[in-house]
Amino acid sequence: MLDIKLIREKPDFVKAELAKRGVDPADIDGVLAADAVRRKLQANLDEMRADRKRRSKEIGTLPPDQRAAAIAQIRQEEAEESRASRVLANAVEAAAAINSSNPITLAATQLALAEREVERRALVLPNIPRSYVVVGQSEADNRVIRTEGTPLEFTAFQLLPHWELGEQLGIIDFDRGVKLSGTRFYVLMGLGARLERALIAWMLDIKTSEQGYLEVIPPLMVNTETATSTGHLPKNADTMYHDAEDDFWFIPTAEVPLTGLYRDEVLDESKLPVYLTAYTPCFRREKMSAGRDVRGIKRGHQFDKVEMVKLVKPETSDDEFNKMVEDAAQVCRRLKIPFRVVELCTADLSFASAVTYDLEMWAPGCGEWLEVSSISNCTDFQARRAHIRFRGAKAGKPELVHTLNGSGLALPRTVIAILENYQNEDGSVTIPEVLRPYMGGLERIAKT
RNA sequence: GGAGAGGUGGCCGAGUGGUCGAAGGCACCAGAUUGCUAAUCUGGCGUACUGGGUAACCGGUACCGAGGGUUCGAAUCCCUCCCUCUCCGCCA
Repeated sequence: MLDIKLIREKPDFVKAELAKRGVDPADIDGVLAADAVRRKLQANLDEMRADRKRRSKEIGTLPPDQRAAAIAQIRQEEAEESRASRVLANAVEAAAAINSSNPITLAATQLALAEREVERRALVLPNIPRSYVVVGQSEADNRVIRTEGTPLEFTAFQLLPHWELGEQLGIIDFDRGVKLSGTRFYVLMGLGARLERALIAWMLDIKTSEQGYLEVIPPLMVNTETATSTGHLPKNADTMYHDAEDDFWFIPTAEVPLTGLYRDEVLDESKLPVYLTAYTPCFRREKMSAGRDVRGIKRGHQFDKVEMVKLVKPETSDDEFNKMVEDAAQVCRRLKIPFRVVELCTADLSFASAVTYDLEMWAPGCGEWLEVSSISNCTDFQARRAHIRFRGAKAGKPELVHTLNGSGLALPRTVIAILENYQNEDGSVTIPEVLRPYMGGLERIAKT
């Protein structure tokens, strides 16, 4: 969420910044108008309460035998005010929402409705991009920053896509995945499953032993507050699986529980930065992408991912962001698979992000660059929703942290890249050296 | 799922209808002092919204798990819900 004070004080700035991401300036005006109403109701209510407080205090100081008369007089006054304040506050909605004729209760309900309206409008505004992010109209305007390794294109033999390799090797079973669950589900079998497990263990070892992340196994289902704090709700509700009975949301990424871990907390400055990593399955409805990437394991309703999350001090978030990009790149590099770093333009940023770099591995079999990681600096956008703050050593007000997240990496696409880059003419696949210790020393996956 | 206990400030913990934003302690900050890697003393120290001021700051309101109710007045009484703990049941 954006700072409502920023919207109020610099509406033109906010409009210009969000216009870069395609937000209608009228949406900002809508927030402003709702906020103005809210403030007016707040002032009115404060006055009513101050009045009541003053009178009640007076009664408290009165000798008992004089109280009855004072109370009677207040009742009289309130009976008259009740009618007046109803008209004044135009509390039609409030009166309908609750069953009360108490003017203060009505005014408070009216204020609560106004607050909800401000929130409803503010919660759907995306983050303001970092000033240096390229303004673009679509993903076509994303910029490739650099490429590492040489993409394999021509070989002596016909390069196969992973869905053919996987099926031939008996390590990916598409038909049975569909039988078990439906379209966009598949089953990893034998060395396919083993390869995925090896990747998870290897990546987590790098994160925890070399890059300083704390390993976490979080819940895979979270409540509405948690999903709202990362920005996934309310706007992207239709892309998540939801259990209506108990109101659980299946996480679309471990970013949600990891970022939410310290929700509603004030951290000691000395604890920052916090580095977290987790391997989790991720669940996505993929409604938006129906018809896209239907072949293979590139885009399923469930996939595994190793995620990185950082909570940092604001002044360090740009550096921490660069470090996180490097942390993810390191994994690609060690697998010896060609990859490129792409800076997303304003049109392609995710809702909560102020700047995002994608890492894409080359997949020679299907002939495309696969997004295996997306690293974002969400600045204080999520922290404000989640109320994650820190207190400095020199006693000051708690300040919002900056949150960052990135994949380290997404597993199925990494598997695709391995299968397609390491395939041999006989249909076997060589196992990347770094993974062999995690696969019992095995060097090749071959047909059995 | 059943029974009981409980949820108070960054943390611990008093407070059962009025002057309580809330004792006390810890932590933290500032100052004082001490022949010494710390103790002691003094003072300060919640958050949100909001009005005023360039500002340090001053004022108003709210917040004692959440939401309702009773009352002139609620941390305190009543109702509903959530969560934690203990015991029982069930179970990987």
